[in-house]
Amino acid sequence: MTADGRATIYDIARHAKVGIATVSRVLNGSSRVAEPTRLAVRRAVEELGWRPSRAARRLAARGAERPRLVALMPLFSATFYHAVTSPLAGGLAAAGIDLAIYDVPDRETKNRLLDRVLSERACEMLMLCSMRIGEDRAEQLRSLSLPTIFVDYEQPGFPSVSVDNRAGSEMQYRYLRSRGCRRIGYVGGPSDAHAYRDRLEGLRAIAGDEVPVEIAQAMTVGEGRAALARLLARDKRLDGVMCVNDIPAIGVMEEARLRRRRVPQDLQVVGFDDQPLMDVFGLSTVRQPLAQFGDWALQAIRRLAVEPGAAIASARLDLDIVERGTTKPA
Amino acid sequence: MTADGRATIYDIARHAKVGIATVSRVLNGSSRVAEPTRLAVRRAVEELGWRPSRAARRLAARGAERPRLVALMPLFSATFYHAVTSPLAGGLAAAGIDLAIYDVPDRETKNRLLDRVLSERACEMLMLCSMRIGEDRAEQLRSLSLPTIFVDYEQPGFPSVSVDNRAGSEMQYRYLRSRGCRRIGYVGGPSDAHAYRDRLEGLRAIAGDEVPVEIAQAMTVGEGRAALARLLARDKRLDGVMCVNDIPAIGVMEEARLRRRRVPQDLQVVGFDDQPLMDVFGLSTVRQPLAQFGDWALQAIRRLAVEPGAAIASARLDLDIVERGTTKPA
DNA sequence: CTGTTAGCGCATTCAA
DNA sequence: TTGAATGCGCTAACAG
Repeated sequence: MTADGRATIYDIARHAKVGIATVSRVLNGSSRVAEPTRLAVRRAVEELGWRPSRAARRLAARGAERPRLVALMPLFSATFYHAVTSPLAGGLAAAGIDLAIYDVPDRETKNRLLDRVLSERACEMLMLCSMRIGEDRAEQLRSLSLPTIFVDYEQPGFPSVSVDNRAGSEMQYRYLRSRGCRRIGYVGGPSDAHAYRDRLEGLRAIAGDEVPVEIAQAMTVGEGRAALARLLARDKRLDGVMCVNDIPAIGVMEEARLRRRRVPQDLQVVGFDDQPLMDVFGLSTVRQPLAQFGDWALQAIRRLAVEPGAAIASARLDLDIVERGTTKPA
Repeated sequence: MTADGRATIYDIARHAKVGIATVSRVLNGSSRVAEPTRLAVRRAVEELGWRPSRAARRLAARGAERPRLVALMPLFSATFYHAVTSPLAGGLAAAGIDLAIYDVPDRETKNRLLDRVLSERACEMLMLCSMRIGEDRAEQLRSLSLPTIFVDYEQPGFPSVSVDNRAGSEMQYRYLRSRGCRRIGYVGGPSDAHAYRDRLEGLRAIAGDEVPVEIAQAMTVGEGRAALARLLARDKRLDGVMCVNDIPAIGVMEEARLRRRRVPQDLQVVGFDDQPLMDVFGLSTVRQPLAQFGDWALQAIRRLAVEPGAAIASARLDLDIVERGTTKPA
């Protein structure tokens, strides 16, 4: 019996009235076991609900272990996830590094997973996407000397790759202004996402309260449509909309079409991210260099795998405007 | 020294002229270590390039282990991956089951990963998406009694959830015929994807060689455009196109527009999958119930976690046509 | 503050 | 075909 009451191989052996070696044999599919014995063992396993310990098996097996990177990321955005992961996965495999991905839907899960990963020493390197951590957690990581990198968001004291989301909003705003917009509205996102909050702050910094803001609670086309409806209710003469994300921007375009407002003649629209298919929609948007996130992470991880204490320089990648059909030409 | 030449904690201790407990202390960030001693240990760790064994640490730490599901899937399709994973991740977390996802870009990687996962006994359950295995591998899984489920594709002898891809092509074909198409072309995908091959076979089964086929080497808009160009070169009077995937179908629509062929009046188009945003494009398509893949997998895994030997019934989910604007009304 | 010692739960000889 | 004994590499008392 283990400390927490789970059965061990000794319990099984005793229960089945055999030696532990025999239990091990049936477990591993060795042929040199008499059928009645095998059955007795199987029954004991069933009855005691035994699951062999992975750690003990590996240790006893004397096998080599590959270094492992654990990545924590919110999988809510398929595009983001995919763009970052795909350059990473291949490169890590080639470098002999294991990648395990865990979904982090909310902060509670984040802390639960981190607690487990750290207490289990489940990995040699850690990658945290679209999230940050508190000072005590940071201290914990340092004292365990677990190399950790942050992707998509800055974390003081740790290497990170990110973009300046506030600057992104500024770019959207200035761009619309330069194309003649005088009454601009903003479609924001839930403020529990750091990036969305920063984008809103960037807008406030440049435009103050002059720009009406409507929040899309989810990044869906429908929310975008509803948001435009609300913006128009507040200002019928709206001539430009900037969105925190491309998807609601598509909704804005749809709603505009239904209301017979021509894009870009009557209403100009700018998205954020440049997700797949946005070129087909002809959406002008702020491009986020997601693939470069993955590339940077790959380099950082490969470096850390060789030299765990290496000082990795954080990177701040550039955003840029992609001009397409939802805004007027210069 | 381990059998394969890696350093152990004893090597570090000897090298740093301390006891192994001290090495363990600096490793785990315990404060009760004199600074010079700590430095000596750190230096020894550096010099010998030591990485402590995860297995040994976990075993010695006496911590409980949560059952783990390892999922192997090709991450090339963000949508597919996301649709299947998101219902799964939350449910598994709630059930106290760990989920680790590994990318499988090709068959070689698949076998390498499987070899490792099996030899390391890295998990209690296995989920294989969009792939199948040979008879020897199946035998290996059985002899290790590792519960394994297949998602997106059938594997004889194992529980699986899948759709009838051949029937999906039939649905596309019959649907276009019922809407008046008489000269139908097909945009297929790379045949190393089982699902794509099945879809092509389904077409052959119902239409024989009557339908011209052009292959899109990648599921991109550009490939779809090129495919339509080739189809039209073969038959100028083409009046319907069925696609193996929604994305090239978007390309087909684009190319048609550039060539002044009205959709659906001159040319009707049907996609496959019903990916996100396809409703915005108004693409008629065959809907694949991806979320149900995830739901089924979740139920199966929860069952297997309790009862590893449980007989899970395979599921064959229904496809259906989503009628939108790229085909004529009934 | 540090070293010695005793397990962790299993796979694997080696005898029987 | 089976069982007893040994050790995997580490953590955590327990002494010193």
